[in-house]
Amino acid sequence: MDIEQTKIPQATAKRLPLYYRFLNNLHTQGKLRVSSKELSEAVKVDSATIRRDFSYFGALGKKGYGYNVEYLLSFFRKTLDQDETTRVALIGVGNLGTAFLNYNFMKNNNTKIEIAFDANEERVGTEVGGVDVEHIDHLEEKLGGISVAILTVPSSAAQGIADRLVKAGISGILNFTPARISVPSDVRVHHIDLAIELQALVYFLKHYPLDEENIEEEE
Amino acid sequence: MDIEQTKIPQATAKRLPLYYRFLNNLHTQGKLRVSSKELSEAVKVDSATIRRDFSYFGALGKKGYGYNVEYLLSFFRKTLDQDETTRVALIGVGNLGTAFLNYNFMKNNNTKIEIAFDANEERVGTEVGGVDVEHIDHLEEKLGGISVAILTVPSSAAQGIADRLVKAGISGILNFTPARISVPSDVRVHHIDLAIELQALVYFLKHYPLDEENIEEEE
DNA sequence: CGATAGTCGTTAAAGATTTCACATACTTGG
DNA sequence: CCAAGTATGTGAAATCTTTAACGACTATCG
Repeated sequence: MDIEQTKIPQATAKRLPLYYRFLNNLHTQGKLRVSSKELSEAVKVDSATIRRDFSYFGALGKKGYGYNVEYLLSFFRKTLDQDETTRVALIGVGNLGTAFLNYNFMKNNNTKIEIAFDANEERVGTEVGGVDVEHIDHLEEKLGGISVAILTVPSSAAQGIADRLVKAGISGILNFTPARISVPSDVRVHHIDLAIELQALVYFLKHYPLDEENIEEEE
Repeated sequence: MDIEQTKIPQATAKRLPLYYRFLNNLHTQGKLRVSSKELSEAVKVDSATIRRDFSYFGALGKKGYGYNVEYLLSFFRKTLDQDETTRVALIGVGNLGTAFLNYNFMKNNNTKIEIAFDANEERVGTEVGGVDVEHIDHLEEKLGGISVAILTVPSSAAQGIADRLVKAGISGILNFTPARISVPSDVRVHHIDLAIELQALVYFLKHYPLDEENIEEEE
C-alpha cells in the first residue's frame, strides 16, 4: 500500500484535498455520479489531469459512466486518512492565528487545532474559537505529542519557536511568517507567504497577460 | 522588454518576490555582495536554481565575486515594478481580512490596500489597520479603478462578489475562500486555500516520509 | 605576479507534470 | 439487443522545471 502511495506525484497529492472537498459537496447535494469533465469545471483542473490523478490509485471509475460519488468519496476518505483526526497546535494568536482558530476547518477535514500558544499575557487563559490559549513558555510541557504546528507568530520569533517545536518532537510546520525557517531534514515545512502571494499575482498580471489561454493554478 | 519577460518560466516568476525580500534584508544589514550559495541558504532554494532564475534577466552577477546586492536590488525593483504602487481592495473584513489589513506588507511591497468592503453594518464606517471599511453595496461606485482584489468573504458569497468585481473591471483576484470561482478568461485568479494547505501538509507527512532527501517547496 | 579558491552562466541531462488522443468499454433508449 | 452516445484509463508526446557539471573569469593572498 505504501509502496503504491509513494509513487504518487507530489502535484497530484496536493490536489487530493481539493478533490475530496468537492466530492463532499456533490455528495451533500445528493449527486450520485460525476464525470471528470464536470469535476474539472468545479475545481478548475483539466479533466485529463483529474483522470490521470485518479488513475494512480487504480481504476476508480467506469467507462461510459464516470465516477460513483459515494465510492470515490469513501476511497479518498481512506486515502486521506480522514478517519483518524490529526491534532494540530497553533502558535501565535494574532489576527491571522485568530482567523485560523475561528475557521472551522475541522468540518470536513479531520484535523483539529487542539491548543494555541501566545506570548501575550492578556490572551493567555482565554479561549478563541473554542481553543484554549496557553503561554508560549509552556510550549514543551503542554504540546503533548502533537505533531503538526501552524506558525502565525511575528517573523522575528519564527526561527526560535521552530527550534523549540523541533526539540519538542514536531514533524510538520505550516509556516505563515515571511521568515524561511531552518529545521532538520526530517521535519517538513510548508511556507505560505501572504505578501509574496499578493506580489506574485501582481507580477503575473503585469507580465503574463492572459486571454484565450488562461490557466488556473495551484496555490 | 516584454518580449524578454514573457519568456520567464512561471516557477521563476513566483520566486521573484521572495528573492526581492531577502535582498532587501541583506541591503538593510549593510551587505554589499552575496553569492548564490548564501542566498540559497536564506531562501531555501537550490543555488543552481537561483543562478538559473537570475540568468533569465541576463548576466547580473560577476564570476568569482557573486552578485552586488545594491545592483541586484535595483534591478529587481524595476522588474517587479516596485516604483509604482499597486492599489488593492479587500472584500470581507472578518478575521482573515482583518489580519491582512493589519499586516503591513506595504513596507517592501508597494502594494497598498486602499479600501475594504464588508456586509456587516457594524464594521462599515470603521477603520481597520488604517483602511476605511465601506459597505459592500457600494462596491462598484467606490472601487475607483482598483484592479486587484483580495477576497476574504464567506465562501457562499464568493462567486457573487467575484461577478461584481469582474463587472467593475477588476483584473486579478486573490481568492482565500474555499470556493473555486469562475471568471472570464482575461481575469486572473490565484487560490489560496488554508484548509487545503493544512490537509496537504498532513498528507505529505504521512505518505512522504523524508530524511536525507528533504526538499522544500513552493508555496 | 602566480597560484588558489571562489563563483557565475550555461549546456546538457534528468525529472516531473500536463496534455493529447484514442481504443475500450459501459449506458441508455428505442 | 443494437446503435449511438459517453467517458474512462493510458501510451506517447509535449512542456516545464530542476539539478549536475564545468569552462571561464575574478578576487585575493603571499
